[in-house]
Parts: sequence; structure tokens; C-alpha cells
Amino acid sequence: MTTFIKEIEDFDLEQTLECGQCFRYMKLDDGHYKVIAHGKVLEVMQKNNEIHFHHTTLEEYHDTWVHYFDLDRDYRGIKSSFEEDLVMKEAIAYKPGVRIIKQEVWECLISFIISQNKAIPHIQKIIKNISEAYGDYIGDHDGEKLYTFPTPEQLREATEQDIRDLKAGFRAPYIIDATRRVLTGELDLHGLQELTTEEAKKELLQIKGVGNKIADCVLLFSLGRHEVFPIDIWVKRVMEYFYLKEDTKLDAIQVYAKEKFGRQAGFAQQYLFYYAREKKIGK
DNA sequence: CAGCAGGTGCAAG
DNA sequence: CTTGCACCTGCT
Repeated sequence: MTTFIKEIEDFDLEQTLECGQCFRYMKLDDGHYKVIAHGKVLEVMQKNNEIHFHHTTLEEYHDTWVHYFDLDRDYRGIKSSFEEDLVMKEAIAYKPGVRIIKQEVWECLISFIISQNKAIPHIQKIIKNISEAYGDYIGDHDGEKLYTFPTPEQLREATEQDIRDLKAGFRAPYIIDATRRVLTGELDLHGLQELTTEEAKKELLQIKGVGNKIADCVLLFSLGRHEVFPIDIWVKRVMEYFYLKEDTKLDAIQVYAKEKFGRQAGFAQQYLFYYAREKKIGK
């Protein structure tokens, strides 16, 4: 175990972790981050274009973190493909170091089920509550015990009331439904990788509490379907404000975005989302 | 205290 | 098929 240093362009650790796509990270006083993913706690920091992965190995870096942070992809090329669009150019210039994290499918699904009608700190709190109650202990931070996000098997005995008590509120039955579907084999999480985007989305939409937006988030943030364009309230606002100039139905925004951004739409979504949320565009 | 937040299900038109 | 509203919870 040692520190592994990677030099990289077009990547900003803070922007990538805090752009709203993932929830299990902590910023430390010294600017380091702790990230919980893949059953591990990663301590990581950025110094200019160097990323320092602490207490890890070259092997773990290659097996886990390079994929998690999407470090093999050419973001320079992706960004330049958008830059003739002046809105995109502005959004990219604002947070040029965002990358799309590749999360574990199960955790991503439950995280975005929880996200509905909630702000990020609340989402993080509920995920933490569920992890502490059902996940595995994986270490300490500042006197606090850290836990993995529980597997469907670990959630097997949880009742709706149990989950409700962890502050999940009306989302509790949705989480129970997702767990049940995975445990019975009705939903094959691993199998989603093999399906087309359209087929995988259809599977995800079977789950109670999963609609268009959450299904798209799972497709983009855990299944690597970079052509999907999740539309939440901020993306709706930013699209209406800069492009459509009037109140527009989600379906129509979807069509417009697909037309405009093509198979890279997911990346465009993330730059636009972050820009809109930070600048409170259209609010 | 009422209103609202990174949506969705459900009942009514 | 489209629209409007309730929904846990916690913060303003």
C-alpha cells in the first residue's frame, strides 16, 4: 500500500465528485477527499494535474479507480465537439474538469430513487443511514465508522418501516420493491449490461418509484450509456432558458437534446446541469 | 408556520 | 393521453 500518482488533463477531482452525480464522498480539511465505492474507502487528492491516490496499489488503481473516475476517456475531444455551441462552451468553461463517474449499478439505482424531491445533503444522509444499518464496516474516519452500501441480500430482512425509519420517507416502498425484484431475479442487475439502452431502460422502469429521470441517471452514471440525457428540474430550466425560450414538455426537451447533442448527450447534460444548478439558471 | 426541494404514482378530466 | 396533486423529511 502506497500512494499512486496519476497525471491527467481535463479532470478536476472536486468538480467530478461534487457535481451531483454521486453521493458517498467527504471533503477533509486539508482538501483531500474520502470516497466510498466498490467496497473500499479511497483517500485521494489533486495537486494541479496530479491525482494522488493514497493507501492503494497500482493494481487497485487499474482495477477500480481508473474506471470509477473514467480516466481513460478523451474528454478534450468530447468537450471540443460541443464548443461551437456557445451555451455549451460557457458551461464547459465554468467547470471544465467534470467527468462522468461510473458507479455500481445497485447503489446508483437506490441512490437516485432516494434523490427524488430531495436536496443533496438529505440524499447523502439517507444513504449513510442505510449503509450504517445494513452495510459492512470498512474503516473509520475522524472517529466515525464507515460502511459500504448494502447489497440486496443485506437488505433482505429490511421492512418498509425499517427503511422509513432511516428517513427515506415515501421512498421506502420503492427501495423494498427494487430489493425484492433483484432477490427474486425479476430484475437482473448484471444482465442490464448486456441489453440495449432501450431494453435496459424498460427493465428499470418496472421498478416502483423509477420513472424516466431516475432510469436515465442509472443508465448514464452506472451503465455507461453516455447517449442518455436525464432531465431534472435544473436541466429543464437551463434548456428552456437558453434554447427553447418557453415552457416545454419533458418529451420535447428530450427530442431536442438528442437532436442537438447526439450520442454524447450525457456529457452535455452533466456540464449543463452543474452550470445551471450553481448559477441558478431559470429560477 | 407555510412553502419548497435534483420525481413519481395515481386518480380524475 | 394529459394534467394536477400528494408524498416523507428537514430546512428556510
